[in-house]
Amino acid sequence: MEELLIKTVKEAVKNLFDKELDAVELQATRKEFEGDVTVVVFPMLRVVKGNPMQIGEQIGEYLKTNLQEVSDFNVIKGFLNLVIAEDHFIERFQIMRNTSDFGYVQPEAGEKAVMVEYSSPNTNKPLHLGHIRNNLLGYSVSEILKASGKPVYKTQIINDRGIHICKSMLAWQKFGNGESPESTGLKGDKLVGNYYVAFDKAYKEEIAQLVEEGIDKKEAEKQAPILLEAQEMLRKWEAGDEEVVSLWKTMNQWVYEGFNTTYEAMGVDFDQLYYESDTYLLGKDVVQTGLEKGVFYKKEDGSVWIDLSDEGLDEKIVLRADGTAVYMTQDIGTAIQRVKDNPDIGGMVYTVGNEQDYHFKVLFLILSKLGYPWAEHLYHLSYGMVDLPSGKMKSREGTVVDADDLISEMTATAGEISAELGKLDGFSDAEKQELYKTIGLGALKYFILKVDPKKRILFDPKESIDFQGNTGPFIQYTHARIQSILRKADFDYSQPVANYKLEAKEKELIKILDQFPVVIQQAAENYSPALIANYCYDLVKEFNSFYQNISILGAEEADQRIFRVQLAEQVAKVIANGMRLLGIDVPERM
RNA sequence: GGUCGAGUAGCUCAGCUGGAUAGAGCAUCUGCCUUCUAAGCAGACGGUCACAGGUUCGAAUCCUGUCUCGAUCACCA
Repeated sequence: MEELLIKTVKEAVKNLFDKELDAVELQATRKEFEGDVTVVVFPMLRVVKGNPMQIGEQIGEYLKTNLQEVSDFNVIKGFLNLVIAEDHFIERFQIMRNTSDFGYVQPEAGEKAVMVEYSSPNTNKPLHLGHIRNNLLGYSVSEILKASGKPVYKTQIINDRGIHICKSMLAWQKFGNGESPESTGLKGDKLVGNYYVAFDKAYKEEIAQLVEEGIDKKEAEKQAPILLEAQEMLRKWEAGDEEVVSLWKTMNQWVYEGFNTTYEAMGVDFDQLYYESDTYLLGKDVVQTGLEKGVFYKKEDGSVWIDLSDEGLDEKIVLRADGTAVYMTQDIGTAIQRVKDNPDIGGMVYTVGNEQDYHFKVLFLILSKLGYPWAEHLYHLSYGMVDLPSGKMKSREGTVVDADDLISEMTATAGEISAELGKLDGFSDAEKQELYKTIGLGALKYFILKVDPKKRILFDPKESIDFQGNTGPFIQYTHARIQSILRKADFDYSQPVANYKLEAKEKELIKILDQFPVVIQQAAENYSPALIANYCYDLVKEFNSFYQNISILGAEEADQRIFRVQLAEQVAKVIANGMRLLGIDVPERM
């Protein structure tokens, strides 16, 4: 439709004024004016001299005569508002009704895949609200990319090695008395996290002790015996010390079991897992190749660097003087490994907080300089931190909003509200629990995903997440309402109605529904679930207005009843498919 | 100090590839459940779009500068 209008407007200008337009600006007509599509006349003034009102009138007249789709027009200032014939909307509606998973695009044969990395936690502490944002974003962007027509691999790199896990291990050895998830009934990640905190406590005490003995604070932080012990443990781990490795395996396993419970609760999943313990040595040979190619250079002490000052960045180390890998080395190696494992990969998305913006800028530049074709399609899905009113969340200081706790609180709140409203007659207890979880998670996920990823989120635990207004439950509720109508519609509404006269709100709904495919593509291009969330809200808001003002099952004419049920059904489908892209389920009743 | 990001109603956010009178939700206030689920609908109130210049027929949107907040600039990850 848009293309047709643009083409015909150009044609009009050509015929009327003998001028060529290279672009035509269209926009949806504002609600307060009559019309569906608006042609903005102002930009044409550069080519066509004259009064915008008159030019608008002339083009409008041309369109009305030459296009049956344009049934009328009006000009206000420099805006040419076109009224589109009703048949067009009816036709659009029939098309979407006959398209399964309307808006979703199937990948074409040979379409390059995208690998999306998200979550990638350290294995020394439980997941918190920051991880929730990461997981929801990564999962949702994966689903959006899939729906936009790209094959997607979901992955994460699990940071299972390093000083952090050694700290938990050491504290467990010292203070643990052989505790296990079984013996304590604690989730494995929680148990290990407790020892991370215990380490930090002991560490701080030792520092205080040393300072009291007259040692400089900085020095004390380096010399505290427990820290030296943890470092020694890391060396043993790298040397393959049997006892250390065995403990490492055990404690990591506890954490994985805990994580899996949380992932399941969040409803996220992965296609492939990478473990840092497998990949941390990768990349060294690439550095060697890069040296030969002249991408990197070696300093006197033997360390290897890349000079990015031409790009406005600094020099960056890619290999230590002692030949060991830094984070960057590893990331270079892992990226290459992933493409080796999945040759159909054409690009990657890294879901990592904005504190690592610089790191990824450098990483992508390096991979590009090394000449990998897929390096041109790397994207850092950078998101703002989730902060508390008191400031940053810090695991060591216990100022975190725990992921599991938050999910169960949301579920409980959903339960309280549902009980108050009392609409769940006939639900078993298990069904109720399932529904509470759906609603609670819906509220949480929507709350986080509706915000532009790059903005930081301030989360106040004292102010609970809303269940009214622009929220997940509101959207879920609308879906449930429609399902109720579909259950009650005891007539055949499968066939399209002919010669239907649209109500304004019906037309408006069709217009919004028709945007769904475009919105999916935009969300994919911008890696932004927020666009999907806002779209769903707009759709639902419009539907509720329709629902509240126009009777569906009680309509006078049979055709009206049929058409309106069909419309409601289509709205429900789009709600469900939109929310699915956010990882949010929609209930049949609530 | 350099770089990157953010700043829109009391609060939480849309709008940002320049277009009409800057939109929602929450909160506050008015109405609406004998009619399809009131987690809803209809309405009221609420704005120096951080500030100052500039480009343009037109700027919340683009450019420059300033301010505030956050991040980052380690042989840490």
